[in-house]
Amino acid sequence: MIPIKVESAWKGTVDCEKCGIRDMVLFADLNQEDFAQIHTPIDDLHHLPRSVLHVESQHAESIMTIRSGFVKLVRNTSDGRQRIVRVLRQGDIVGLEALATGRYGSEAVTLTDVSVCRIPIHLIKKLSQTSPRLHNRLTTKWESALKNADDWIADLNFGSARRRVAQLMLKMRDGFQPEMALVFSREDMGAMLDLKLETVSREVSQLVRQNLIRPADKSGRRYEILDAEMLARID
Amino acid sequence: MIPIKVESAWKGTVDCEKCGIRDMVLFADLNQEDFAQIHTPIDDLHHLPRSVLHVESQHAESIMTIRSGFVKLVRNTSDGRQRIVRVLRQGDIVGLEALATGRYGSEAVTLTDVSVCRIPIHLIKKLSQTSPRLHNRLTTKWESALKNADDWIADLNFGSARRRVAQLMLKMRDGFQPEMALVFSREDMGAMLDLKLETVSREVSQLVRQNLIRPADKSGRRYEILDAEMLARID
DNA sequence: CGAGCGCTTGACCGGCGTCAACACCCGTGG
DNA sequence: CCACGGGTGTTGACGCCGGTCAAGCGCTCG
Repeated sequence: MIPIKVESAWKGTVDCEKCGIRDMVLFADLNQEDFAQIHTPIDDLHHLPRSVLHVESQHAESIMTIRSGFVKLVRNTSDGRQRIVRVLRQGDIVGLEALATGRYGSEAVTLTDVSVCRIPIHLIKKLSQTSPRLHNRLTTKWESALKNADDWIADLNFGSARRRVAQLMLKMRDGFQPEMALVFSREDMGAMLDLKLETVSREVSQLVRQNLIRPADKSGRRYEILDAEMLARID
Repeated sequence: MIPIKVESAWKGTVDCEKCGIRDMVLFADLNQEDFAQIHTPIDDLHHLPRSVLHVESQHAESIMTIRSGFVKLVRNTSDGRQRIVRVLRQGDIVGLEALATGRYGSEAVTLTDVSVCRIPIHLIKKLSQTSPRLHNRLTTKWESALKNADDWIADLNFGSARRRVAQLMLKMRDGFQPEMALVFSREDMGAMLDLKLETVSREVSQLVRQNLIRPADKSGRRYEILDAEMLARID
């Protein structure tokens, strides 16, 4: 059985032509002719934080477009530690690699409340043969996934602990409110930056003391960016 | 002018149907009908080490398939340091992201003697509309690039210096002679692993002293893998 | 044979990991 | 309503790994 349903709530079948984030999803440019070929229902699913969307090497029947929330991609090392290789957000595709291999390349776990559209792989493959519009959209999704991965190496996993934390704050800024940043547990941040949670905590505290960021809640998850310029300059 | 010609030697126009590495290239599955559409010549180019194949943000007219050799993808940080985000090898595509954006996403520099086939982007785009065979090949290229990037984070940029160097030795094993590994200058290795060149040198020396690897030349570039099991286990 | 470059090695130091104590938030149950 | 407990974040003390600075070595090529 597909375990992704375990902790998820089915919210019904979506109408892609009226999608709220249609400009960033796979079906953005489809025309009436393309939509006419879709006979399979597209499910709208909601997940709580810490839900496992898929595990590594699992056989894949579907991919998901993220409507809202954040998803971490995790590799488990042989000695039991966790490494977060990337974080996906609104508009990103969970399980993109399964279009090529039929299997998921890593474990995907929700970091927040997450809402996704689940799309069967056979539908993607069928449509992409006949619709150059979907084909082009897929290419931009591959490109942005690859850019995301490269950014992850160049920005978040390079240099001093302070630099890494500062870069993470900048990367996790909200698309609509660029002065607000949403981060995660100190342990998850450590798995993203290859730092221990105590080091992450210290560096966050120091950024606060230097008035570069300001906590926006009591749980240490939301921060206001006070000086993006200085954050970007940190060596 | 396109700077890629500066340090390269043109070796003639290639016959793709007789390509020596055809099983791993983009045109692998093309049939007679597809080949009949190729009217543009495919150039076979050779480059010396340290040749710049393209620079970041440069407008792209073509992509290249690597026939032999290694190419590093580099991002230059604002304070002048270099970060190697990935290394490409035989069968990989240089400039894949330009298919989506029209521009190169990073700087590409040869690490060794490199031989490439240069393919115009307009040809790829034209063929991929009509040939599902090329379309599928492109998908596997995107997937392997993304997997390469994820591996880079999970294996080479995680944990102690010794672990990183050991993982690099394993990753740089020759496809045909898995007991031989080709590495690069200590400075380049440092830019790949986020370590200083002295630290890389120290850890390589220690692996040699522990009889896990053995130098196969006097320049410190080729090593024999003596115990892959132990190398993989290093914490 | 000397110059230059890259690699190695040593001494020292600082940043980050380790271990531990404590603070804070929140849910649970008395 | 408060007491309690667990989970998460913060902070301090200390030690070690890796960075810094410097000297010396070996190879290559004039």
